[in-house]
Amino acid sequence: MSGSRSDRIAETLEDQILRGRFAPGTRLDETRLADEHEVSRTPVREALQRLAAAGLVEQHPRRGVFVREIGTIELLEMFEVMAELEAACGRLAARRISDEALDELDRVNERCHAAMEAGAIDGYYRENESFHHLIYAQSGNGFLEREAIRLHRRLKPFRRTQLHLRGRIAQSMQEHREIVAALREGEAERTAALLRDHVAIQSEKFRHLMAGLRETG
Amino acid sequence: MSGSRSDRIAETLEDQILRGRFAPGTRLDETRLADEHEVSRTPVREALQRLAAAGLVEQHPRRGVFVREIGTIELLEMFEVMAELEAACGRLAARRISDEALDELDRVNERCHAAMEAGAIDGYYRENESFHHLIYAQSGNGFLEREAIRLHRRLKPFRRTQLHLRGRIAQSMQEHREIVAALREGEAERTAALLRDHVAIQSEKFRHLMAGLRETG
DNA sequence: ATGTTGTTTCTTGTATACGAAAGCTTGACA
DNA sequence: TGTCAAGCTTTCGTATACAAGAAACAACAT
Repeated sequence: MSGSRSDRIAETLEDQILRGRFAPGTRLDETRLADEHEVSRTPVREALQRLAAAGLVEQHPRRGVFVREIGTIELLEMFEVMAELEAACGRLAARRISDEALDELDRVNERCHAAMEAGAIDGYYRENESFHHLIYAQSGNGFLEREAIRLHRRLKPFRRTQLHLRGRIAQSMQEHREIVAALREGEAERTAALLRDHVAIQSEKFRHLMAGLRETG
Repeated sequence: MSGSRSDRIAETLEDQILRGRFAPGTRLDETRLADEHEVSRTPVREALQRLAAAGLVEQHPRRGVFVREIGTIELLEMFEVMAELEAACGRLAARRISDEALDELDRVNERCHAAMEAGAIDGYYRENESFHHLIYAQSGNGFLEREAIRLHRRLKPFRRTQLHLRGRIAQSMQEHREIVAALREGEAERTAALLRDHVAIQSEKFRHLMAGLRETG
């Protein structure tokens, strides 16, 4: 999976797209990318096809591949699905989670809190991600875990933009604690509801952010 | 999307794999497939990469691509996720569904019932699929709808094997009616729970089926 | 007899070459 | 001056050629 050139190119391109090096709507020229990476068109094509399968780019036959324009509506839809996936993970995890994992969640939350107080944004994001990934894993369903990770990763760049909103981080931390409490009690439905709201709020905040941007910009 | 040769080859291969023309674990030889389809290796490779992205085959670097072995455990995991996705669709649909769609669901259920009484297995499957697809669409979330359809399609061949169990079809029909009733009442949580159980039962039946096969076979 | 190593062959991964289709430019005509 | 058409360029899709890595097999040594 990681040996061939085309894999590395796919990784690089995905990273660059998610980081915004290529604006949405940009055409990705095979030849240019081939020159840039100092390979032939073949591995570039294969990389692009993977990105197309992952939904990051669109292929128009005989026209070229374009960086996918992710509209506000679809983004909100994706957040909604993320909320449901997290809820599902929580529901299952409430029944299956181990004591060790609960302690680990506590530890992650402590590190998360410390990072927040230290103003270490990157550290906060990392611990926050660990928290959610741990819950995915504790669902005991590997397939669900992979799907959740996939969507989480896809939404990553958009999540960053809205977490800067004042007060949100502290509130998010509190929600984390409540989620762990519900998991510890083994309350499946409450865990699910808490997680769904926890993610749905991000979507709500994002909607406001976009509305604000549309007015000013 | 549908113009090039590689797309048609990917479709054909996917169909053949799902229908069992290639046993799980079989290596798919690029050259052989190229000869078979009377094209060069290039479009075959591109088709195979799509199948890999869809999770139907596995690519081992420098080794070749192999038809993915779907173990019992992963299959159960997938059914569990399907149950959660359907539940999510139901929850959202309960709030957003239109009267026309409710009537359409009734009509589909009637056709489904008729097919059952007539012993038209294929017709039953078709209408059953329509029923679920309609609910996906009525979630009002296009992204969720596409994800649900994707997984539904993936599970299709395995669903067939277990619905033959005696009495299951009649019970399934009754569940459909209850689901429509819950949707009509706008009861989100009940709709979600009903749909989750409706799908989870299939998974349970499947588990029994596999257990039986393991003993006899 | 068995394990190891070298060789051979097969298959993948990448490069390059070629044909076809879509868009752009240029020129002519109304 | 505007519009349409023909050819020209560019880029995609496919074919073929070549290189490199892995597996199988055989031969040799222990």
